[in-house]
Amino acid sequence: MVSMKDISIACGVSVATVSKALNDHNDIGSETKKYIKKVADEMGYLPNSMAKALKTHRTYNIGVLFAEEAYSGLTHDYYAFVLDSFKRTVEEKGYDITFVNSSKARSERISYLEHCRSRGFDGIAIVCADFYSQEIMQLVRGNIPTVTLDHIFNNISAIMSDNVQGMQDLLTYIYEKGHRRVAFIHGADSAVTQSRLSSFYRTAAQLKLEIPDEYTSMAPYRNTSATYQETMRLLDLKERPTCIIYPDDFAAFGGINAIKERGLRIPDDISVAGYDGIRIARHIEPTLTTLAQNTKKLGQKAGEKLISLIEHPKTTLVEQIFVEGHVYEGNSVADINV
Amino acid sequence: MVSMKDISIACGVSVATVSKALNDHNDIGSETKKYIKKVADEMGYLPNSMAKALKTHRTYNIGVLFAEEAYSGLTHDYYAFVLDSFKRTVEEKGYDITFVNSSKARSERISYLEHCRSRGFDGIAIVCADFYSQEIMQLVRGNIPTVTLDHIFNNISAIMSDNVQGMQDLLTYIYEKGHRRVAFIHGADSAVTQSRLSSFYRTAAQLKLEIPDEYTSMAPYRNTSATYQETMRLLDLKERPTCIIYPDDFAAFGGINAIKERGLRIPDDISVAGYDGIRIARHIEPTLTTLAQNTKKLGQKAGEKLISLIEHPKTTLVEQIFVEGHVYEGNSVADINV
DNA sequence: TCCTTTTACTTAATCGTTTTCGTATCTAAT
DNA sequence: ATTAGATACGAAAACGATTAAGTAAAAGGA
Repeated sequence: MVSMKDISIACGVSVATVSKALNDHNDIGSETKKYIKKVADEMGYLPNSMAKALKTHRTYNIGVLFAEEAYSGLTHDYYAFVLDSFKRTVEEKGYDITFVNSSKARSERISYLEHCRSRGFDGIAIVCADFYSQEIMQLVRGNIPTVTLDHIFNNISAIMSDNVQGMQDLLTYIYEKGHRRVAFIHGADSAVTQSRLSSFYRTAAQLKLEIPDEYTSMAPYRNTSATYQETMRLLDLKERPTCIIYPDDFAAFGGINAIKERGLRIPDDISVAGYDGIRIARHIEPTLTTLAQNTKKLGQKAGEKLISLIEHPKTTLVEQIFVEGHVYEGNSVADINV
Repeated sequence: MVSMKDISIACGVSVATVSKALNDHNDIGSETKKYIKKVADEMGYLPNSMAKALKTHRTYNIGVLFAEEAYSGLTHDYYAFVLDSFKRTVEEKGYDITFVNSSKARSERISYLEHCRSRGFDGIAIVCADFYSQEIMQLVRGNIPTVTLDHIFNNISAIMSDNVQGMQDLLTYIYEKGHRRVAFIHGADSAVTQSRLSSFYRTAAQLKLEIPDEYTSMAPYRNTSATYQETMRLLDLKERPTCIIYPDDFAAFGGINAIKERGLRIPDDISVAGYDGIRIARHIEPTLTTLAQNTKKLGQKAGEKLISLIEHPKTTLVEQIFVEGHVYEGNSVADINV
């Protein structure tokens, strides 16, 4: 690896001059600067990012936290798309991304925060994690510029998929298709679930929809057997719903299986809707009507916000940014208007 | 951030002594060592990884390359699972992973290799990329320990999903279910496609299966409309196949839609099989019979091999490691034995 | 007892940058 | 002619670690 020293020798100047020339400082003669740049180029010079970071306390590296728990983050369409968009956004601005973890085999296990400090990340994006764990609490209090996805901490910027608006849009869409008996199998308790559930009830009230108690129940996210069970239960009701909203698209398929097993057709006999907008759902018959979250915008906003926090800490305000999705109209919700 | 210097002052020893104590060198008194470690702990010392890397030329950071092209890598089940497993494996051994890219906004665009050199990655995993591009060629010639996934370069270790064995197993399974007219809609030309296709023909020959020319055709990976078209074509043949193998699970749904549209039932009227083993395919009726690639093992082997190349460059041999998958038995392939 | 080892540290150089002061030369102003 | 102000560059310290080489004290051997 050729260093600034090598260039300084080749050019017959000091390494200070080389550094200034390559970084476009203004106390350098334009001739010298041009010459040094040319030589650096010819010699194949590349800045040593560690040395640079050591001096400047800026790594141009962003830590991304994906929970370690059983196959969750990376392999989840929603998070993967958000990460993909986030990655593009920050890389465009010269930042790299590294996964935050707490392994560090060489000594004892270290915490997330310790890992981030040790690596000197300029900022952190907490995309998918157990937001209620001690370690995450410690991390967000660590005074490193941070954004979180879909979770609000005090004094930390958050990028939120607008679940309130989303559920309202979805339910309203279903209502406008003529449905008056709508069930909602919601996910396990979490901030996200709370938003969707309360929005479901509020919107229903506004629409003067009556929601019997039996019409809402819980099935963990992405769990098809739970939605299968719950769907069977709903189908057995005297007053069966005309449309069922599922916790998420993946889980919806558990319900769809139950419905088909009963010999019912979608959407002719009963309608279903999902939440997320995973790709595959648009390619399977019936194509799933769902609230497609705007993962691209979520990732992009998160990246932009984080970089702004890093580069202009004084003037960037901490805020929650809500990103709206849109109803993706598949053919799983029938129009039953007379 | 507390540094070794701070500790050395607090302990009244030199920073060299601190360094040795914390790194368990043996020319340190056991009392002193214990004391220094205790103080370091109390002061919340964390090693500065940049400084360490600068001196030791080891970053404990691995570069992972995912192609930048339109929504491919991260959001693809197969690669996401492999990456997830890879990540777990290397993090367990104290390595972090950072995505390789070629953006670097602050000067001109730099190549992948330049990025890796600049960041000082200890090793590189090329998971998903255009293996025939100049930039990748340059990267693998860059003399950084490297493993590639599903592609063989001269003198570079490769972790390969065993497509030959996989297709043989899949076709044999289908054969044993009684099928004698099997069509294969294969993916676009690539090393992977070649392996599967030639294995398909070879296995067919061994099984004395006749494969009419019209039974094989191309549809790009993950493209449901292409498989829809091709499936329609196959269904229109005088001698229609009894089973169709698709390029991948995702694309299979295009074919399944075509079949359902024709009013045919799976597997009663016609059987289908996929390739990959994406999760969702196990949760949709009919559950898809497919060759499930062993993504966990692929990622793990890749991680282990790479670390071995990094830590024991002399004694680690460059090799291709083939990882076998297994036939996941859904209910999309009928048993038509009499 | 004297010399050699061993033990336990310290000194100082180094990794590759950045950046603060200098300082020498040149220009312009008085 | 003298001085003030730019301009262009260099010297050296610093970032936070590692490590080779040196040294003083303690231990061991004859």
